Amino acid sequence: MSRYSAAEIEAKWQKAWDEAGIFRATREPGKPKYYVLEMFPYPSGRIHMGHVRNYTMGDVVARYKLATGHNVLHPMGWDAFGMPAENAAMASGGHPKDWTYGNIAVMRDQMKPLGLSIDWSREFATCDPEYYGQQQAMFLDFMEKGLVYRKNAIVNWDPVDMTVLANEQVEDGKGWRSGAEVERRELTQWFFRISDFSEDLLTALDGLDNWPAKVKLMQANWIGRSRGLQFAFDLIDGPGGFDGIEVYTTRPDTLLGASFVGISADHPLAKTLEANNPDVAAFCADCRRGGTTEEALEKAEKKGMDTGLRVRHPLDPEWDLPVYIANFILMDYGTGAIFGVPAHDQRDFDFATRYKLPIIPVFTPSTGDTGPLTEAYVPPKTETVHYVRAIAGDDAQTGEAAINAAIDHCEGRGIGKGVTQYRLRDWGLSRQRYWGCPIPVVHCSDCGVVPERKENLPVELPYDEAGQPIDFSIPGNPLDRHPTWAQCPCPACGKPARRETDTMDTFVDSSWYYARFTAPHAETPTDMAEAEYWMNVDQYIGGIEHAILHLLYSRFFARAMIETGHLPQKAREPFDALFTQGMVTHEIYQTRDERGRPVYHLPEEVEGGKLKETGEAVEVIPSAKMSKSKKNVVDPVSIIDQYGADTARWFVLSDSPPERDVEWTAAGADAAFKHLSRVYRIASEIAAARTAEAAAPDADEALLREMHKTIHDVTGGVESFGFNAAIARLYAFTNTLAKSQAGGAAKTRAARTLAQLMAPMTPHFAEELWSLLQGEGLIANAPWPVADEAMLVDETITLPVQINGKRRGEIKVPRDMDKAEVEKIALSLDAVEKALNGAAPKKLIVVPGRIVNVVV
RNA sequence: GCCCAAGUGGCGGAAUGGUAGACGCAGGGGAUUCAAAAUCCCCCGGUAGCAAUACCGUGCGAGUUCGAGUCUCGCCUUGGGCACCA
Repeated sequence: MSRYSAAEIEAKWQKAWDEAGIFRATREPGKPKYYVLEMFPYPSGRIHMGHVRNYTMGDVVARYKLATGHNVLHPMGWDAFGMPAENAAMASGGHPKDWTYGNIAVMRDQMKPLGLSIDWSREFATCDPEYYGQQQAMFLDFMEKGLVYRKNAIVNWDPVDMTVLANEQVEDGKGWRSGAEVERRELTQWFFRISDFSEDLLTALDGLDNWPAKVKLMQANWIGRSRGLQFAFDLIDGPGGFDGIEVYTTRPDTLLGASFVGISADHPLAKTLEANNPDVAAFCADCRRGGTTEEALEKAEKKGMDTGLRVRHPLDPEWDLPVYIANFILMDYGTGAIFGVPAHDQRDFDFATRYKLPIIPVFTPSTGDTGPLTEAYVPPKTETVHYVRAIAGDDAQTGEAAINAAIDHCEGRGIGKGVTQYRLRDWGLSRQRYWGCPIPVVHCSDCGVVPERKENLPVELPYDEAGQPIDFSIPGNPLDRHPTWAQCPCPACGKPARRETDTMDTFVDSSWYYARFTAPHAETPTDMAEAEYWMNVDQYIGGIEHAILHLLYSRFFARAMIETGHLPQKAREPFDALFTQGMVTHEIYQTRDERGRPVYHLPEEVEGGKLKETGEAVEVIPSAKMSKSKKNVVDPVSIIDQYGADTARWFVLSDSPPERDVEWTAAGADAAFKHLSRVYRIASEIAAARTAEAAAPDADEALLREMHKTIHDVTGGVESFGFNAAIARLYAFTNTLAKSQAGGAAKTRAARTLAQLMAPMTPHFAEELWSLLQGEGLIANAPWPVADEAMLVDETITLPVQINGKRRGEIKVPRDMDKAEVEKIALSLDAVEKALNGAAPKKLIVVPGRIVNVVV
């Protein structure tokens, strides 16, 4: 009997699938379709275990759906634009294009041995001109529909490298290469009008029944709908052109607790003051230092500067308030101006304490507890509090009620109006970088901003400059400094003009690739007939880190594509079901050098807690996301060499629930391999002894009952992403099969079923068993086994008996015995009689088929 | 700082509000073997006990319930996201 040899088996069956062309997706009207998509990878150069996990999960779904009679679309492509390619070119020369396509070739070669059921004929990379040219065509359509516009926005500016920095290139407020203090600068940039869809993107979340609740919640919070009051404070002796400051507040009920007005350093009023006052200018410049992330702004020390200006309180003309420029107010939110209520906002409290401003309570706890405030009092809006300075409404009311009353009151007195606001900002898509999709517009001195003509698309990225490959070691945007690329005739008047040199955010590329996969080589962005058939994505799988941006942008794009005629109405929510999988983690092995700094070691360099080479003991740091810098990485390629793809697939599915992180361990991988070997051995024995004598009939019956239960549980597990539980069930069934005294026919049937249930997870292995057991055709084409309902229920069941909620015994009863009968048997148990001691039970609970509880 | 999630044996984890710890790993004992590898069998949350068994036990503290790992509230710890990383 031969042993399980993954290398032989896997190559053989991949070839067989290829030749049979079973993963090639073609439209078959009438057959139910199923579109399964995993988030496509960035071509970093090597696949990692996270990819193995992600694509294996998708493959399980795809193969299961194939077996249940669906026409499956399971494509793969590359999210190929982005900064790493440019960084690589800067660091070690070469060209982003060569780097990227080289990486794609390597990764494709590494991915294919995994045996994924992918239709490779649909593969594309977002950096293919064929793809980004269609993206440009769509951009022009979006422009025509008014879905795109230009405005000023703030970027991270490195004053030494003279370049715009990405957030990740800002470390502690300094540029990653130059180390210079980063400044915030304004540039004119392109925006998608995603905020026009705020309400729709929010309310449509309710219909996404097969999305994780937490993703929907995160998106809802991100969109951030709020109801509030917008009104103006009158300025007393303001500079020319300014007679008021428009503010937005979600807490108008606290207006009588206002003690200052704050404006952003980028507020028009601040800019006017700055022009005439060097101190203000210095303070504003200070506010503009540091990164642009929300986190950086929130964590920065809260600072303000008194402008000397005063505003009048709208409810009391005698009352005036100071106006501060403050570094924590964002021009992008609301109106770029706020009023501060120190008694009921911690940030305002800190600010008021620092600048010795009054702290005026508006409400106090309804418990009457009114000591002096040492911190802001911020109860939930749903809590009833006692208003001591109410604008409107009762003295005792909830914040919610008070807010509504305050809005009504102010509107009635002509002070501003109630408005619904969204936190969601428009999507800035301009990037001052080379390796992205060029924005297809032209700047003409006569005509202004003019869209490029569609027949001139794609606007391709230049490969050379002045006959030489582009030099990426020079700071700045290569498109901007290119001697000829930007020169072009104006599409409107024909005079010499200049191309836009900004490229698109890579999130644009990934916002519609799912639609392109339905017709990857169409000469328009999509082919409506194909999109109509294949959309929507039935199951989308990817990392939780994309919960907000990528998924929100994709939802916006689907809507915009419908408006521009590139997708059918039904694709408004493009992903019917979403699954977010966890990461693959590994322990970190660390020693220290002579100066006490950590030195990391690869897992293969360590054995038994010691370095193989020197015997030095390593410190083991608990599992963390695999990362090159910590060296806690396991290379899928070497795992496949060692054990085969099926072992790797089996392990990443078996060890943890898919939505959680899985820790890669050598012992676990070893165990997975041993298990496959064991199943192979068991199946071989069964195949060799097929004519064995018939066994006792109840042994056959018991095995087949167990088989049907396993079919039921595994099917349920696969459908609900309970892969680890499904695999546990398969382990248990393997144990049953190994010990079974059933006859050859029953065992063969059970073993074939086992192979089928394993097929989505370990497809090559399952094909081999199938052929060993003389199954018909390819297991990949075999219909999924169906559990016989009658075999799932046992005639006799065991009921636990509790006394006061604690298990004290059990009884065996027929499945459908009636309640009274069960009660009688339960009460006659020794333990129960002893506990009752002659008395009647206080209460007797019988949950049919589940439990008996006696309360004494 | 803000938003979100997760915490169960030595470890990964299982458990429609109904027998906590399925299944796997590690560990211990045994069989087989000249020996080893491989394989097979048994044990395996803690405390007490020869045992039957009893008590404790799902991050911590309260609560709802006949019954809570599961529901509610408050805390602690860890992880993810925060708009130019993908």
